[in-house]
Amino acid sequence: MSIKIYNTLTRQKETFQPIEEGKVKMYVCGPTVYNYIHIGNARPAIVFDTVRRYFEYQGYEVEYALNFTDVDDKLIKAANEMNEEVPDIAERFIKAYKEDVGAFGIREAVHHPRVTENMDEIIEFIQTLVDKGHAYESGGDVYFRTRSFDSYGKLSHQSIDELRSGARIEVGEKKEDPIDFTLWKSAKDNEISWESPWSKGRPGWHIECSAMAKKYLGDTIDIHAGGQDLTFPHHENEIAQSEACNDKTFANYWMHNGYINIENEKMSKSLGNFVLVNDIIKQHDPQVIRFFMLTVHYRHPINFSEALLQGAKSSLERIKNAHQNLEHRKQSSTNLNGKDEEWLTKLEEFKQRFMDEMNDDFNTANAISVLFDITKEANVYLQSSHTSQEVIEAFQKAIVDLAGVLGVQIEEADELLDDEIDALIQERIDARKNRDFQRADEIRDNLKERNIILEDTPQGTRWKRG
RNA sequence: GGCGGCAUAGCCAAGUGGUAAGGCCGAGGACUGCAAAUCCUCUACCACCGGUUCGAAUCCGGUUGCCGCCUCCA
Repeated sequence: MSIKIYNTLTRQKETFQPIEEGKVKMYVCGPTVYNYIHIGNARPAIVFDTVRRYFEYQGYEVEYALNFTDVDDKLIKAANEMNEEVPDIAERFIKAYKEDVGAFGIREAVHHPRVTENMDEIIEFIQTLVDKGHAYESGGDVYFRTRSFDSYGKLSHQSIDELRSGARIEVGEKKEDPIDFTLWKSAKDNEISWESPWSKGRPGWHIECSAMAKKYLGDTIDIHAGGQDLTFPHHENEIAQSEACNDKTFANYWMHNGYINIENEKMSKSLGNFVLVNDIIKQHDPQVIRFFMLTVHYRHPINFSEALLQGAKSSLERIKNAHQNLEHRKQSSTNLNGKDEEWLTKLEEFKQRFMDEMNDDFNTANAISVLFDITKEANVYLQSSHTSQEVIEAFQKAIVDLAGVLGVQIEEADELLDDEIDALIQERIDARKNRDFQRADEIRDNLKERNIILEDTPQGTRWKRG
């Protein structure tokens, strides 16, 4: 059984072959930390965290790197506007990033390299390119000589000449060719800067990832990932730099996630429809948002709207309900009997289907549909008069484990009920026995206002949080 | 202009040659004191026009519409 990945480089699904047996070296382009992240930034974070989790579920060790770009033009601009220092802003938004992303259950990367902490490696990288004739210094800046890299354009499937017509030279740039791009940028007055052989300055936008991927993961990595928009120019340029520098394939598989629209419109500043993660998680359970993101294939565009989120919430609740239904039935369950074996076999088949779907380029939408099938079967099982503890627990484990592969948490921390609430529930049970339904309903309504939902079942009354 | 993507039920969304997964919403039924949860039942001329094929949502050609990248961007 193998995992197939759609590789942007070849434009087809390929069977994943790790460089090193049992290991995945994965680099994901992280945020430029000059602001709070928006929901569009959250998609690659969620998607590739899920990819990582699945590889681990399949027994791989994943060396996952996600960088923080903590110095660049946008940060300098933000620093000027906020009248703060670049490092302070970077620090603040790295912290904010980790908090936002943590709410979605995204795990910390193995490496979180920052540009400013890898300046020596970046400068060394550029120097190698200069030495090899792939880059040149010009008035304190250093540019990559794009034409010196033969296969430039192989990722975005464009020829240099086609790209060149769209390229342009900014005022003050001293390029040999419009398609050349910046590796090192000399600082203007008072800008944050580092010493280098060419000038006091800072790295260009693309070089950091090449240098840091090399340092932390090696010359050739298994998977390089990011948002679709990074394909060109960012990843194209990374390939050029890295392969020109190392004379080796930079990454074997390139993965790109699709965009997010807001209420059917592109998220943009001019439309004023930017959705910040920090805001949205105050209105919606982050787990619902994560689940929602995974109901669509990662390469497809996804629309983000209030109604869709509500739908996702209901969907996820169905799975959670099943888990609770199972939990509630545990105590009245007995030992395994003959027919139960069939259910256990069925569960194994579901797990296999789940894996088959994930193996097919991480088809989380279909994997989730398997989760619903398990949910359905669990509820059907609970209809039978006799249930076994073993089967119930197997159902629960399947639901929790597979949802867990998607990073979705099904079990919620159970808080103990207050004595007072406990007493009310007991009072209602007594009232119902006495057929005092008015009082019973009163108690139920009362508890509902406190977000405690009561459900009467053949096995007795149970409750859950709303 | 170059490169690419998408068009499937009221909504969301899989499916890439054998006569349409799943979810949400809605309707009816069962269960319940009533609810809730759950179960059962019901809802698709797969954008359009040609072609290939025994057979196409799926392949090929064309048409229409929407979108992305080519400039900072997840």
